[in-house]
Amino acid sequence: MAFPPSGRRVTIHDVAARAGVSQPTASLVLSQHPRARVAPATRQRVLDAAAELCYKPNVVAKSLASRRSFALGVIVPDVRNPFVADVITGAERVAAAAGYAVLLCDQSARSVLQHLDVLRARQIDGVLLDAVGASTLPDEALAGVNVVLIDEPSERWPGIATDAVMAGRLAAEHLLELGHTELAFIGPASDVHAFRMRERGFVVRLREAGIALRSPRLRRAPATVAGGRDAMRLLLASGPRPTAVFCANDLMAIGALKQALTAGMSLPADLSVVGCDDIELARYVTPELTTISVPARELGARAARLLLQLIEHSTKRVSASQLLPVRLVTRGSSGRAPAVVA
Amino acid sequence: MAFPPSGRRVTIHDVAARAGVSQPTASLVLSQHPRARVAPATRQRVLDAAAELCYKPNVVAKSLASRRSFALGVIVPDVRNPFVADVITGAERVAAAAGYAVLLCDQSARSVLQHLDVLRARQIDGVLLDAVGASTLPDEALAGVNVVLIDEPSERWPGIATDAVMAGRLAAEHLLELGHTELAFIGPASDVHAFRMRERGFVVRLREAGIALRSPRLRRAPATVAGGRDAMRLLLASGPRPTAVFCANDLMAIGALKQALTAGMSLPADLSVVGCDDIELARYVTPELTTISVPARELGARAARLLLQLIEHSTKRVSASQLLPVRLVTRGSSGRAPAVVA
DNA sequence: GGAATCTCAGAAAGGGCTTGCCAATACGTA
DNA sequence: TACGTATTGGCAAGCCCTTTCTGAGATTCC
Repeated sequence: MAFPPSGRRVTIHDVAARAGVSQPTASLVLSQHPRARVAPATRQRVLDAAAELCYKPNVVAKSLASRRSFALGVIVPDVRNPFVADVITGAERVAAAAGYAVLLCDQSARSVLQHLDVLRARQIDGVLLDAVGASTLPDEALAGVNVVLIDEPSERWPGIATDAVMAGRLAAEHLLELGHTELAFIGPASDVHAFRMRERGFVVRLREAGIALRSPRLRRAPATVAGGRDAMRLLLASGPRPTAVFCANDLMAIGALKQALTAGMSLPADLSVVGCDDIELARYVTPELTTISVPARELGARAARLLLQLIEHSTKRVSASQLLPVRLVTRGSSGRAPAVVA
Repeated sequence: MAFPPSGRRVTIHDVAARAGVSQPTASLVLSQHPRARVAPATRQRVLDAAAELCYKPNVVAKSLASRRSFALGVIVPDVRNPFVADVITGAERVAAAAGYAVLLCDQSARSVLQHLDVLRARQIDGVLLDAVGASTLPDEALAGVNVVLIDEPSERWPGIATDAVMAGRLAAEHLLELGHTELAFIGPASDVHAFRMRERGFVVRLREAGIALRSPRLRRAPATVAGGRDAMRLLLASGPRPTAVFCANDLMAIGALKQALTAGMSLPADLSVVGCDDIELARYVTPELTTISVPARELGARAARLLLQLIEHSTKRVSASQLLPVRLVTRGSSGRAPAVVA
């Protein structure tokens, strides 16, 4: 006969009273591991009482007493980035399934350091750092916190990353196979590891093919659509035009693509554009964007799982950081190099 | 001389000891309103001690004692929806500025009811419900919680919404002005108020112009790109084709637009498509999407502000739910009706 | 049958903070 | 000088749990 909370909230005291046991015993039954030293009959009485009273433990009190918050912090550069939103979704599902809440920490609301302070004050059980430049943080910023880095390998902390170098290589190989020799790269000048590695993979693979990528064809811009647009404008304005461009992420690629169209180019006849991430939007631009697909949700989910392991088994050094595979998705924005190079 | 936490965490006890006052007095200074009954000199000593020890209050303990969590829950249908991400961003910034943390609750991780249970167990101070069908929730689900509904007006709870009816009207007027008479609507069959009102505004405005919108031209589909695509396919397959379509949100509109192009139509010559929301993506499809711009971030920010008011001033009935204005953004996907109607 | 061993549940001590109430001191006034 | 009133700050209780320790009773063993 479950009845609604009448007046005061139901506490574990009420449950204990109704079950005729002491409060600590009720606590033992209700929260401790099943192997708790409580007689089966007693246990059942407590469970029944809890059910009848609709007992819901007060997580705050539980946190204070156990020094755990059953919450994870997720620090991200920007929720509005579709890739990031995917990562969050993956992480939140895993967290929720394990009974953890997710505290969203957007860099646009507070700095990473501030967020870490706030999270620490809340006795957070663990923190996921998604491409927020963890390598630039002072050591003590993360001291005493369970941390898993996303897409940002480090020897200091465990992490889950995608094979960013391979992403760059795949893009390079794809464009080389299409016969391109006049290539360019657009990427941010950021500390974000994944971006740097994508660039490296691309540049190295081209070098292996005997193509050197240098300054005017290696453009820096913010990792946004606007950034990609501006970079492409400059790229088209300066010197001989490339026939193919690889962008560090899809947002930039979309900006670049739109700018090329605006400039009157025809894609992919005059120019091939390849992005990276495979956000949903990539399929909805015209021409559809060829890109390197990165398992964003899986990334978030795995990171959360790893973090939970760290927390619950207090595993010191978890298996070396994992690397998730990426793959090329060919769509309309890339095609054979123009027959004649100007 | 601020020094790093040595061993044990610094508690308010340590601060009190160093300042030579009792612990409750330190608490009074550190957390109470400035008008606290403490002599200025004492106050200063406590503040100095706190600074020297780098005292950071334990939010969990504070929550337990004060029965407040200094956290807001934000329940959303899907973070990956760019409109939703914008709302969250707006809300999080306001929350962070006021010292509140944000618990992200995605419907894909748990049901709304489950999320509410979890939040309640965490003594959440308030909850933002963004278009998750609050009207269908049982009354007791939200009992005893501070709630602000986003884009979902209700007499039961305060809320912030956009002028959805006006959004529909604007779309209708725009298309009527362009000379269209063969119109269609694509929207979800959901409980979400904003979608229903957009539809109503559109339908009513057309009726005022003497145009009745009926079944084959009033299509239901999920509020996603895929939904819009499928609905458009059916729309084009059944009976005489419309010359203009209004979709309940941009994602659907983009799906519809892509499908029309796939079907060999030319936009906007053969067909005008109008969306609603003005997500960033709307500018990156080809042709660029004409849409009704909705101030998503502002929506989130205002909702958060209203919620904080409810919490901090325990205002019972806040000023009647606010309605934010919307506006038409004309882009390439809409144009004059074809001269000859088949 | 008595001592050694288990099993189970209760008592007590927190976890770090807030807050209502009261005592002390200071001050003003008659 | 005696008394009333502010002004301050301390005391203790409490928020709701967890967890260690302890002891009573049941069980086993020689």
